[in-house]
Amino acid sequence: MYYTVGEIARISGIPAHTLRYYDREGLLPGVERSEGGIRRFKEEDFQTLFIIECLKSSGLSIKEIRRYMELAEAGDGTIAERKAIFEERREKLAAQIAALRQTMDLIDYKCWFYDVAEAAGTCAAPNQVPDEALPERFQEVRRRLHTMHRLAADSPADGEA
Amino acid sequence: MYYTVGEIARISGIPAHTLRYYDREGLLPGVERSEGGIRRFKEEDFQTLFIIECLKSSGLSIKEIRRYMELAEAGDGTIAERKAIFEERREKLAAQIAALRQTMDLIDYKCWFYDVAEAAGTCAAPNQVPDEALPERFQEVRRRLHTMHRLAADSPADGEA
DNA sequence: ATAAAACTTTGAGTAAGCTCTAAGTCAAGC
DNA sequence: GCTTGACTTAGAGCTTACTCAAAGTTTTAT
Repeated sequence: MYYTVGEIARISGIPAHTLRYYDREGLLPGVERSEGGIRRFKEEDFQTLFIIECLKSSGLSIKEIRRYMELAEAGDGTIAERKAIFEERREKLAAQIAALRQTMDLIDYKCWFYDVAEAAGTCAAPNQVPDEALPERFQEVRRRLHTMHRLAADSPADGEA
Repeated sequence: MYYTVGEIARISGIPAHTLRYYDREGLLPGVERSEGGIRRFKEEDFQTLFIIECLKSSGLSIKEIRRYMELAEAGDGTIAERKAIFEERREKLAAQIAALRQTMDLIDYKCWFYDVAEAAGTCAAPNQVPDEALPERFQEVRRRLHTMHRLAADSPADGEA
């Protein structure tokens, strides 16, 4: 059972243009052609696309994904190198998730900030809430909001934007 | 106490070129100028930059961040709209983190996959491990690896890449 | 007063990852 | 056999977020 590029596009949700681009860039090494030159995708290409999406969202570039595909094509002699790629991805991704969690803390704080501001009709209100009245998570955010200029100089005090 | 663009760059780690670019794009509304035209940054600009970084990593574009800064400049009348921005960011970011966690599951599976493959000298080895012998998390990944072509057609069976 | 360092601007260039156009070919249905 | 829709290619174009260059101005230090 073979699929054309359009069928794969419909099923996977990846635009046909993009699939051809991936093919051109060497991300889909196993794709055959009909006599007339039409691409013939196979079942396993769905898994390949799945892996591509995964590597992409873990931060690998198209060029680096091609490298991985070349290694996979080359067979069992490249297992160690492929393993290393995923282990590096694991670390990078863990760091990325941790960073996004910190971003989330600030976003949560700002949601709280505007909740209080909205209720009071002014952004001065949340700033007047003392640190002790905040959950630890938000205290930490306030500290981070002041960290950068602590690095710069020891200014006395100021409000919060 | 004022800072020049170079000082801010040194302290914040954001290149001076980029700071000027942000200014040009309207991301730093409060920055004054000396008589000679030199930018004079203030303490509070560190917090602004911190918010910019946060919004950026939550997926907001430069243009959308400018919109937020304009609202902040406009004062207390825009609290509801600013709140809405952060609430949307919260949802988007939660979705993004959840997606990265799924990516992480696949990466973990692949690390395990290549561990087993490396020990056996062949990629056939991990594929022979039955689902029941895997932790639930990896069973789930294997299911996902097969989902896309289930959508496509009900093919009988095949190996795993 | 003057040299050097750091600042200013406009506008062009870069990189990644698509995304589209044009001109043409293939294949399935009637 | 012909129409129609989907496929092919090369190559140009797009978007985002910088990043840099060139030419000139301001500030700081001596």
